[in-house]
Amino acid sequence: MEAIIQAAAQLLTDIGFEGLTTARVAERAGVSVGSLYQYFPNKQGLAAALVDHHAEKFSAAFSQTVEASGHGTLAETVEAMIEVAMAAHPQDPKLYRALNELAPRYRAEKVQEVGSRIAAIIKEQLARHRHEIAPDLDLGDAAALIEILLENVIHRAIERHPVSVSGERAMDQCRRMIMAYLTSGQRHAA
Amino acid sequence: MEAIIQAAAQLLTDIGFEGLTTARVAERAGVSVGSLYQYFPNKQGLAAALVDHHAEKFSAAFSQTVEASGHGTLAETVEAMIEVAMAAHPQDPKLYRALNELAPRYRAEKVQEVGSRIAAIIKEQLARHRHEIAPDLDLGDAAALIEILLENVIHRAIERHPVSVSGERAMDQCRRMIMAYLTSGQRHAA
Amino acid sequence: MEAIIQAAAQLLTDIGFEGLTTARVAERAGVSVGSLYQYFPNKQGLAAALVDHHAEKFSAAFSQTVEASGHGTLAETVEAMIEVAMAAHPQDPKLYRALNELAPRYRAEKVQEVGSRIAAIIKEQLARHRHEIAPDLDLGDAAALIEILLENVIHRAIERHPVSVSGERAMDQCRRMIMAYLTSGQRHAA
Amino acid sequence: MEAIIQAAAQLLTDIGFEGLTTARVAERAGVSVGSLYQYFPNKQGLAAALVDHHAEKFSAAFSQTVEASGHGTLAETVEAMIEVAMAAHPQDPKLYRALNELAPRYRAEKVQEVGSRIAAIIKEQLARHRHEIAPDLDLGDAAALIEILLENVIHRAIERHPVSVSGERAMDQCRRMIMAYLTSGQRHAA
DNA sequence: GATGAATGAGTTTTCATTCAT
DNA sequence: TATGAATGAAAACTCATTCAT
Repeated sequence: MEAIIQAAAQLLTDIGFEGLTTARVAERAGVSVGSLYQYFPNKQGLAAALVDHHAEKFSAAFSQTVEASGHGTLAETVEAMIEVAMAAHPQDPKLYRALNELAPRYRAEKVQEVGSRIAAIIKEQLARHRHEIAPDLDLGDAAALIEILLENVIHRAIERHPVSVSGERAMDQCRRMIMAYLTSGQRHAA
Repeated sequence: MEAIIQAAAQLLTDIGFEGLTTARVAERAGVSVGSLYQYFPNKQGLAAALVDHHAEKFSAAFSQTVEASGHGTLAETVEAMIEVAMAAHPQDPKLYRALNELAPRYRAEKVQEVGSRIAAIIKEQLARHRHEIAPDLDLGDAAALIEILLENVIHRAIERHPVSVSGERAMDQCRRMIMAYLTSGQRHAA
Repeated sequence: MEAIIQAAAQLLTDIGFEGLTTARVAERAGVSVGSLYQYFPNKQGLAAALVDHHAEKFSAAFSQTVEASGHGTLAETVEAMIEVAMAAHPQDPKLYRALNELAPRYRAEKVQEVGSRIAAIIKEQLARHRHEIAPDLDLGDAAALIEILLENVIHRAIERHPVSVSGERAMDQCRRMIMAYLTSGQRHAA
Repeated sequence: MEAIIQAAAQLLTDIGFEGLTTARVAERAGVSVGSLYQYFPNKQGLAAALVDHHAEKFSAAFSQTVEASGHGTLAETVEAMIEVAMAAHPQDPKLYRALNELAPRYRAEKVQEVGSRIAAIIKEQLARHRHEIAPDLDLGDAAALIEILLENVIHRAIERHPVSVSGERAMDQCRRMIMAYLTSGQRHAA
């Protein structure tokens, strides 16, 4: 039931993972607990479905937008990736936080899978600009690093962590770091 | 009681946070539940103490080693920071994961505080090499970004996430990214 | 659940309030603890329901009988009130005692409310015989005093307190006191 | 230890019987729990001592004052008894309430004993005025009834029960009832 | 004697899950 | 298929009491 997942997400936003009980989810969804168990094998299953739902949502948004906007220069592509990554995350910090609590616990593989997907998309984009990128740079490594950076700069921003460069500046710095990394030669190796 | 924290860490490693009950911690520590509650106000308090313990351990290791090794070039300093960050994390993935589950839930402020501390240390080191760094780069922003990158590249490595550049290569890339970022000029701005 | 209240009353009679645990009540009622908590918010709620149950029972018995038998002389009416007050109390001293322990703790308002109700009924009866009562006597004051006297003479009788006039004599004296009070003039004022 | 009983009484006043733990009593008394158990066999013993302490205090105050002031008329004697009964009760409603919770639970016999003592004193006083009292009245019965009335009118007043005649009026009515009872002949018998 | 850390049985309460209707 | 009352294992936490120092 779609409604059940919606209800779970709402409750996650409203009261967090602590108070998320099957009874409350069912009530909010307007069905009985019994019905909930008709659609999900157990609470873990519900949590997994919820994580999957949002992971897919993010993944789809990211891939669509990045692929759609993929015609400009390398700089423009990087810019686009940063923007869509920001936009595609749940903007409500409470929901974001709760999902981050759920995800590694109930759906570690999914998290990895989506991470891989995002990295693959980034790699594809980088490949389209191979000539602008330092030739000795492995695109897989680069994509991985960029994915990590993107995800976690955004994480900090959403959590309003004091150690973060906020808003616009954060994105500027992020872009700068990525561009410098992609275009610099080997000269800095130890 | 030191023994209780040790027991809690052990259980965290062995069975994860799910099964962490006050009774089990007390049993493992060889004391009674009552004694546990004599030293910690409640379960949260125990979790917080556990998080603090490891956070302090990491923070101390990082600051000591970085400050001790602070005499070389910028590249050497960055190298040192990467190495110590890697070395100072709990190497057991299970314990690492469990602490990462506990930390934001029971000790969000501590997490932020330690993050700030690490960033401050990084900034100090960067300041010592101001002349080697692009003059238009804000050192605070740079330190924040480096801290995020370091923490999460290591996170991925410990979690054996497929989207990560493992071991040596990861560190190479990380260093490359940081060095490129620090030494490149503005030319890449959009 | 009616059965749960019955079980609680039984346990109160058998083992007193000290050993009254939710688990035991549930067991005695033949249901699970979970069911108990489906019907009562917590232990206090159960205690309150129990007190209310008996308070209402007493209140109803008193008001019905007194109002039904309200046709005789003042002396007969007083007689009736004494008799019904005696008859309507829980006759098992253990239950009576336990309820008296519970009532002020968990349902002070209810106790007062029922007291007020009884007093109001008494006042009504007195009003019906206004001409037989000393004209300078405030009927509200008189009803209050009579209610206190009735309740506590019965209390002593049930508790088998040595300072009490037992059984028939107690009632005789009680009636005598009430009648003397109601019909005497002011002459005794200090 | 006198200090322990004082501490228990204070805690009873401050936080009620619910939160009265041996540890808190010991702390408030400035001794260790161990010492508490040196002077009292267990918690019940402490409670019993506390009840006894206050019961004796009341009993002594009542008997002394009544016996001291026993020279006037019957009306004056009754007046004196009412006054001293009021004055000798713990005036803090919280302490009064808490003691009333403790007394029947831990010291039923003491309660009865003190009741008997008070009744005996009253009877003695009545005997001194035998000629003013209806000759067919049993002085034991009369003392018992008066004791009940006194105790519970005061009880209501302290509890601020709505069914009570407050302050001065309460005492006036009480006196009137007692005097009417003592001096009226049999004529009111049913 | 005095101390107070240690004990652990016992309480209340929650909540995922089942199953008769 | 949907319901939701019933279940009961499990958890957190308390506190009277002991006893080694």
